[in-house]
Amino acid sequence: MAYGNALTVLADPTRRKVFERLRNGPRPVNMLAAGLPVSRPAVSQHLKVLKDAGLVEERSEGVRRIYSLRREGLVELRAWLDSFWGDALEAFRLEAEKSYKAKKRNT
Amino acid sequence: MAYGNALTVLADPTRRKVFERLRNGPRPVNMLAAGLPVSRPAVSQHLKVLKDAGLVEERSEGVRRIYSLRREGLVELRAWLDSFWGDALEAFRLEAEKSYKAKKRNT
DNA sequence: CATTTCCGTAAGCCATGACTAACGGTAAGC
DNA sequence: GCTTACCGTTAGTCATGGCTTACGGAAATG
Repeated sequence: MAYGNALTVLADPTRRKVFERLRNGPRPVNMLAAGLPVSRPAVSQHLKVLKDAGLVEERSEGVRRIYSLRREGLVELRAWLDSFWGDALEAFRLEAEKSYKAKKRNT
Repeated sequence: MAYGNALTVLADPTRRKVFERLRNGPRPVNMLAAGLPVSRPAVSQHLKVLKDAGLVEERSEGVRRIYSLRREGLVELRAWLDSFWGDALEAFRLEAEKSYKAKKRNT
């Protein structure tokens, strides 16, 4: 039940904010902590939790640790969410498909 | 940021279990509480939280309260999840669309 | 080496929230 | 009306976990 892990981990607002910041691409810790209302060690702790949950990965680059998004950590959560729609899910996907084509057309 | 609410609310394992049980259809409280390792009032409290978050709705039927799933409470969470895929999301939707048609064909 | 930067970890504090036990309220059956 | 079934609410306890401060390690710079 890895979806449970993802849910638990992403429940915290601060941690979620850190996670969302990684949408813009890989970032070192101090850059992730900048502007947040908590200290840098707090961000480090959040990153550890995110990493243990498989939502984030880390690589060293000289003196700094670069964290990056790991979308695979979200697929189980997505599948779990899907399980709450019945056949209506297919309709939803069709709708998404239509809006995608519409957007494509406007480009 | 209602997706945050849904995440927070669904983070608790017990509450999640209650929520998942509603997938099988509307249920009175004592039926939802049966088999769970917590007391019935605990389930009542969880249901209140779920209701406040818009994830569940309630109707009275004689002496019992019937709770049922409310999927609209999940759409924002789903949209948020989608935001973590970039263009890859569109590919995912296309794939879902294809598999849907494939299933349709098999029917 | 000494220093500085960047970061993870440990210890301790404190708020949040999940839980139980006890109570009260409402509908149905007799 | 009395009892029973079903449920929400309250009060109070206790564990979880997020935060800060302080510290120590590793790489770059001189």
